[in-house]
Amino acid sequence: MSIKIAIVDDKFVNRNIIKNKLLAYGHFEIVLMAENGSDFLQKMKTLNPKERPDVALIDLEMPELDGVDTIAAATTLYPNIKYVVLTIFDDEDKIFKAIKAGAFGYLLKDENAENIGDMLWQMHESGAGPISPGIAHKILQLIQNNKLTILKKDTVTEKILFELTDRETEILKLLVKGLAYKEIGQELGISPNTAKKHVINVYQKLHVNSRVQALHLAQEKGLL
Amino acid sequence: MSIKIAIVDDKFVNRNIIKNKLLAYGHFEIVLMAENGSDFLQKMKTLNPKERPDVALIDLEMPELDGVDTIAAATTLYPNIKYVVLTIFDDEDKIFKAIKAGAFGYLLKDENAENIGDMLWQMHESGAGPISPGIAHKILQLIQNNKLTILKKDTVTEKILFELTDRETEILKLLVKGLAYKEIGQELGISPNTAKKHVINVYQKLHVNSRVQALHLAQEKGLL
DNA sequence: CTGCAAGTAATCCAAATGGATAATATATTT
DNA sequence: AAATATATTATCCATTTGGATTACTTGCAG
Repeated sequence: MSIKIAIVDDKFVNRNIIKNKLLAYGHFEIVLMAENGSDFLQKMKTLNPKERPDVALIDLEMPELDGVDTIAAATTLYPNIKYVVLTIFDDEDKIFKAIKAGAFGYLLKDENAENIGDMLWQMHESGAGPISPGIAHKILQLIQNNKLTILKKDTVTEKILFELTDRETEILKLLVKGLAYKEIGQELGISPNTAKKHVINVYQKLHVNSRVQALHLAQEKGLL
Repeated sequence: MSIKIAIVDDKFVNRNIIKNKLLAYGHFEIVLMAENGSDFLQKMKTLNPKERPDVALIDLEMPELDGVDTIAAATTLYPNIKYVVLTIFDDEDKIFKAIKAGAFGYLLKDENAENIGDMLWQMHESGAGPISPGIAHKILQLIQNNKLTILKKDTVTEKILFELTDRETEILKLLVKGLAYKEIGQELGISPNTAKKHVINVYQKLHVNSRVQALHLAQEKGLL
């Protein structure tokens, strides 16, 4: 099974270079090419779930919708795709923003051909996001220089305040992800009517009456 | 010119495995072996500056003086040496502490022989600290989960992801609180129609199409 | 065996939502 | 003066949501 790749870069030459590198490497299949974030999101809409890429290689500086915003939006719309930055920029600010936006990896374009293929393949094998050595090094420096600091997170008190059933908790999780009745039904293999019934039961137990309120509560009380 | 290496590990077998791996790789010369931090510092004193290692590979869990403390002490005594953690531990806490202590790289022992040699050699060539992919990945996760945060006082903190106008940001805040068009209108003293218009504009800028998705994005990327 | 809780499913209906489009006012910029 | 960005209001319309109610099945506790 080959890995389905999307390439998002505003320069035609870049798109082609990357494409050829990956095709030459084998194991990869290019399923989508876009010249900016808007174009990418647009084209994604036209794909049915089976055709969607596994990995999206995204440049940072692009017109219309830049890489960071693209990743931020795309991670909520298509959370299963691995978004990997592929760019020439290696300044702290861009690195940090891209990661916060949800980048799974960060590769520099000056990596040689095999390296990029290797790292993407490695990602697929190990599940670890690919990061160019120079980038990893910069992040270490940030930590050492106290520009990055760790926040102590207190214990996760698993309190079951509201007595949601297993099924209802499951429903709540999907609800929080933004799914409609229809989609929840599909996801769980039940009728959308049933999904709706569950949702409304959840509302009653949480004493809310809308999705956003439910999400708010779930977030605050950490019951997800 | 070969790279002079020190190996600090409490297990005899480990020391030998590493030694043999590196010798087989070539380019490396083992100038010091120690079984814990105290032992390492002790032996370092006996070396004159020309004989000192370029790189010290240090295990973390050791008796007498553990890896973190060893690195912390050694970086002040011999700041020119690159201290690279070589261990089996990959938990956040150890990683973070080691880096803060001054580790220049962090490698996992389960890397295969060539990889460790490669990465050390690469470090020598590029000047970037060697980091195992899995470790880099963990650090990225930490940043993404807001467990690591950037501290900057000098730079203008523009967390203005997506170019929302002031009004739109205001609207988004209310949206996130679960208010309906009507309520948003009341809150801001505008028509519910206007509120709705703003909401839809926000959706378009965020590339989402529902409240929950917008909330999801706002929450994750911290644009509120 | 019986009853109750949980899960499933459907229907009716009012209200809210999202999308598209158009129009006006008010600043600010060029 | 003209162009641009922002904020405001409105209407049409299809879809979705929330709410109430009824009903069937299954598994488990009394």
